[in-house]
Amino acid sequence: MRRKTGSLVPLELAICGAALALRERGVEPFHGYLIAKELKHASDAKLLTAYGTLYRALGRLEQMGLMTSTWEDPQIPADANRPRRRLYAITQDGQTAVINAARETGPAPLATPRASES
Amino acid sequence: MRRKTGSLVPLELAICGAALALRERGVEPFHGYLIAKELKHASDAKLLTAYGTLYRALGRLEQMGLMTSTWEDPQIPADANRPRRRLYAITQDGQTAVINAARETGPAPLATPRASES
DNA sequence: ACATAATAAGCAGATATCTGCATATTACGC
DNA sequence: GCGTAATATGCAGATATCTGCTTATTATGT
Repeated sequence: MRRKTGSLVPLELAICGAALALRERGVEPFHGYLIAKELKHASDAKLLTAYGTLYRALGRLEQMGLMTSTWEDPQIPADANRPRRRLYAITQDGQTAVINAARETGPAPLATPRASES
Repeated sequence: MRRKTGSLVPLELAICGAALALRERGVEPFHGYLIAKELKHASDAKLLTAYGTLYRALGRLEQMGLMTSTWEDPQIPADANRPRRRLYAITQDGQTAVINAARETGPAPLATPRASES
């Protein structure tokens, strides 16, 4: 849907938000499926209807340098008896992007800005 | 559906048949999903509507000693970028069971009996 | 203001395996 | 011959990720 250059679409923003939320709960790195569950619990539920959309968004975020991903050691899913996961982590640029987006979209009243020397 | 002790239900029989067919084409060992595709191509299509049923049948066959299974090396699915497979092979007992079942169910006109010293 | 070009989102299905719960089917004893 | 107990089957969904194709939405140029 033709993004405004340099900006993030709502889903991408929601993913980054969920990533940050998960990290605060000590969950890092995280995998796509987990993000999906996170988005369902959050009010962002409407943002995710199909998994394909989510994974493509994750791919974009990685390509933009806002996320990094690595595949977990194949032995782990083998032992845990489940499909392998691709593990994502938000980068510094990713965090900055979320903050910038929040500032432009609208003021987040309860936010605790860390870089507020403007 | 309460099996006649010592006999095989149609699906189990079809699985063993498919296993034998695959082996003749040099495909051994094979995995459950492949058996499913094989059954779809064969006229046994009606025997398989749900995957759960297939995997449970494979589990029974293994428990009966008619099949053996091993998980493939986790590195392989990781490289091939797909879920890991459980690899099955039909045992000697399995082959015998198919032959016996064929004899009891009805004569297979085109069969080439290997142990025909009766 | 409006058409167009770009692209995100949705839908569907592939790849593999497994589980719980409800239903259908059958063998066997009486 | 018939009821019951045993169990195979079906249905639905979990676990993870990905791709092709269509549709919707938006930013931008005119």
